[in-house]
Amino acid sequence: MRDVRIRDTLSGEVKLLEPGPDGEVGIYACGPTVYGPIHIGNARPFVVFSLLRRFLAHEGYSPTLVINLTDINDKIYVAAAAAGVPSAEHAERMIAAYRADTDALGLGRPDHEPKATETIAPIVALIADLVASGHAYESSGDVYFRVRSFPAYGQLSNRDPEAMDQGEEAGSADLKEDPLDFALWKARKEGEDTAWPSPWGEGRPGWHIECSAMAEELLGLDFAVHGGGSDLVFPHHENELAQTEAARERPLAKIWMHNGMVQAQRDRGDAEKMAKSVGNVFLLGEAVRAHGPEAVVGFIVSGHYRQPLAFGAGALEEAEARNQRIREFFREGSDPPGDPTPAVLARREAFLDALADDFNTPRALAELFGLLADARREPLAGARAVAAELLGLLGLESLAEGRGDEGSEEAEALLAERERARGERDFARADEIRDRLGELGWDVRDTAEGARLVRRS
RNA sequence: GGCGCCUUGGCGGAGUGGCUACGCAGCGGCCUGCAAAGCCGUUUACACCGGUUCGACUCCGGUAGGCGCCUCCA
Repeated sequence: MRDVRIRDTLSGEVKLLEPGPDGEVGIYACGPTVYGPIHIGNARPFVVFSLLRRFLAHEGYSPTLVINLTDINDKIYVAAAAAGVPSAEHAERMIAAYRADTDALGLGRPDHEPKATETIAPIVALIADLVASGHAYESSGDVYFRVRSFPAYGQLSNRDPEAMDQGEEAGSADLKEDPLDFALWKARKEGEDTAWPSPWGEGRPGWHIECSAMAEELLGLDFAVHGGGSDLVFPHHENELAQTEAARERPLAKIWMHNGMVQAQRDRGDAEKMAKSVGNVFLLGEAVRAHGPEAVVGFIVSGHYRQPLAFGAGALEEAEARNQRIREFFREGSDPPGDPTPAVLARREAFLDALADDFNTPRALAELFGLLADARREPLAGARAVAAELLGLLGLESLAEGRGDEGSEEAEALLAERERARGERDFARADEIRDRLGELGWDVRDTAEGARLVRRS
């Protein structure tokens, strides 16, 4: 179990990840609001935190990954109305789509995927505690968090409350004591088809409180890592932190870990965040269908999680090309018998150290390619076994499995015919057959051991 | 306007006070009947201007450009 360090947004420092008594590491990452299908940008935290969990398990920790689903939200009401279905039904449809899209990545499911709609009781209880302790107040059926009652407000996003723009949510200005205050509970409004009872009347939870409640329900307080996209630092995580600490007088999480945005890139130096509101999205489901899950995962691990990642024309093709090089390694040759050589073990260590050092997947990937290059120059015991192990930590284990190169009867017959032609030095005929195989989806490789069919990627 | 981040070779993308990142693409060579795969080599990379230093792409200051958040947002 090596020490793992992660950059903490709150302190601005790279901090040692501190596991609980039995190596427990609670990780809570904010998932999507389920009003539409998710895009590549939304997939990034899913991939990053899923892989972080894998790595921690590999190192002997006992990680628990929670990725929530926000299924109560204004946008869901709007989208449901547009689709002409009840909002609960629309949310369920989008949850199904999200599960299908992320399942296709082949990274497994998080340990828990709580929904706001299934956490109402803890949410109401948490709000009640905040009201009782004076950190929140009721106003015409709404409940607001009293930001001024929490002096540390602004610490996560490094903002001075006094200097905030204090943008107003339409209609709530009159109900708040202070423009900074934000809603914990919203009274039911005209046209909203979901509502729950509460001490303040029928209504629904605000956005931020659900995460405070779900995280505490599943991971307790002061758990190891709370994460999500960097666009959530403010106000979402700032507010979560304030609510929980105000109510419990204990930290919510030890480390706040934020991934950078995927940027839609038109030209070099001309990029912007991929977002539905900008209309520059590339849907995850589309990407997986067109390029395969390995291309998407490979694209995401090609950059450090904290940096913006440029999604330009050809990004997925490049990831595929990179993956292809890895597949080739497993397709050709085999490891000599014996324990892994020192060179192989050194690459393995460097790979794992890179992940332990603020989860540096591109550095790890570079070590993996180094291992492959070493082993191609001269066969090294353990190279393939270790490479396969490391690929698993990047979510790319399928690259080690090869993909069926057994040709059909027709293809094998053509290959044999080509071999006869070559034997007779009838190369025109041989090349003709090779072209025919190409049309059938096969590449031909003439190796020292004879001609072989290889499935075209 | 406020806060934070960034600017690396054709492209993506790590990293370091002095030593090859890595990958993709291109080019040359080896191998091959020709290819493919692989190997070898390759295009004097670190926005600009100052400063610190024996030495800076790496530290400090400034300039220019870009990104994120400040409103729903992964």
